[in-house]
Amino acid sequence: MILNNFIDYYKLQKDFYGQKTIKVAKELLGSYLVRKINGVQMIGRIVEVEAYRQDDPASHSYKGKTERNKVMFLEGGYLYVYFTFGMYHCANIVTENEGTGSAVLLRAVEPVNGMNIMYLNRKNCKTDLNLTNGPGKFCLAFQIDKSLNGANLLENEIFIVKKYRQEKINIESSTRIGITVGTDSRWRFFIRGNPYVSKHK
DNA sequence: TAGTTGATCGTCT
DNA sequence: GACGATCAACTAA
Repeated sequence: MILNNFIDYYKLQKDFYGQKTIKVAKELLGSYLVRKINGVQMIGRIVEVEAYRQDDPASHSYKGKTERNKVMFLEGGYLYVYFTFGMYHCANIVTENEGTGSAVLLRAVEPVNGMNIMYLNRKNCKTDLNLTNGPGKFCLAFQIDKSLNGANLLENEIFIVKKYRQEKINIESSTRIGITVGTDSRWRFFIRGNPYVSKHK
């Protein structure tokens, strides 16, 4: 699939990202993330996400706005990138309206286009399955780092498109991964049976 | 195959 | 000064 024209696909706009975080999280599944670098494009189909709301103790925004998380408080349609564990980045889609600290973490995508570049970015990776099945791996493959923090998803560097006629998918939910609070909410969503979902029980 | 650990550093206390 | 929305390499069996 090459997205040279947009007859079958439309780019998600501000009205989409401004919706409630849980709704945006579910609807992002099956959409396509497009990343353009020097005219080359990489595409991944979003298969796994997690929702983080401001009233959620597991969210970075729970205790209010700081220098690190301020992008989460912008209106929906921006990219929030943070650095974690001393070596990895995680990418989030900012949702809802300005002043609300909420976002959707992209946990895994299915590689669709530009895999040759992803392999270059993911040294030592042998198979497509391991290329992007985790938030840190996905950011490495797509060359997402802090320079993209606050990027506008309505522009052309990085954005998301959806099919007018999307195939039917089964959405499954579970508790979120790697957190120690907020474990009562099942706000991790993924496409049931998709092999590119990260490996966790 | 399951469980453990080292790498590595920005952010917040 | 401690720890984390992680990953890969290593160990044991």
